[in-house]
Amino acid sequence: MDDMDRKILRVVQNDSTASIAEMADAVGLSHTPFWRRLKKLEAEGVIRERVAILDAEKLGLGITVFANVKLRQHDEDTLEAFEREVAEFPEVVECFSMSGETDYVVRALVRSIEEYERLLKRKLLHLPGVVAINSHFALKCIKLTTRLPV
Amino acid sequence: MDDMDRKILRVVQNDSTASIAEMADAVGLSHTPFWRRLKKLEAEGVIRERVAILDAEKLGLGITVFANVKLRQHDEDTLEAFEREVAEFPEVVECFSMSGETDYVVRALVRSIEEYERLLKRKLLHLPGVVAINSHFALKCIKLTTRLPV
DNA sequence: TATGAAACGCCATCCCC
DNA sequence: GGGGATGGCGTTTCATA
Repeated sequence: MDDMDRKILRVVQNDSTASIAEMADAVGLSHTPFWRRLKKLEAEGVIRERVAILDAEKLGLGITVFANVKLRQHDEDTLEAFEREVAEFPEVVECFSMSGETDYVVRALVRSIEEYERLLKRKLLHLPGVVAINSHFALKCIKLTTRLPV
Repeated sequence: MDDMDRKILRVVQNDSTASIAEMADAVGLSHTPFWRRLKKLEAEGVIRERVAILDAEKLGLGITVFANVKLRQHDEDTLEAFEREVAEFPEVVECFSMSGETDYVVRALVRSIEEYERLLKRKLLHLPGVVAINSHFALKCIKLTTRLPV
């Protein structure tokens, strides 16, 4: 993982539609060594996947909600069950266990407030161990990127 | 935007390395009409971009922080300046303006707690209008996906 | 107007230097 | 790390209903 590898990562995380030849001379390498390094980074798992990023707004998913989840009990089994189940909701795009007051932060994408109410009341609140959920609605997305600072 | 388009979107947001032919018969279409629909979805901006997703851990970016930001004043100029500047930090991968107590939620990726301290004290706290920042560290990533529920 | 088939040209991939 | 060859695929055009 030298400077050239980092250069390559910056290029591919910006746009993976470009051809090998284009990306190669963007980083100042001929196509073969560039390709070899790329494959190595993929094999090592530094490059996890290549995906298309969709526009949530254009798909009608206009509402972003942050849900702060508190659990009643913190035994291994409850945590494991909660984590497994919360990850399965397609509306949940992000979930972290946290230090501090709230046990989990969940970011969910829904079409409307009513849809969130259903998600919350019928699903999230029934997840293993959940005692309380504090929901906050996003007013506006300032930044949301998949680009990591390499 | 019919069911077939949604099928296509599900496929490309899962893995954009597959060939047109593979994806086409994954959705039950021959490659030409698949290709045309794909181009249309790109032109409409429903498909925003195609990128490589990197592994933050493997790049040493092991610390995820959620920073809840409160502003002193909420005039147009202050908001606009804050939003423009916060988006420029490469460590900030996510920022939403919020309803409720906190004005902005920021998710940042750093290599260490010390690095976060520097980011917080030297940069975030000096952003336009900021009066207080409440930081919470993620203990574990349960889910983090770019796949939208289509 | 939407689909299927075929041809062309480029690019990812592999071999060797 | 670089250059060359090749097989396959994306792209385009034509044909079809």
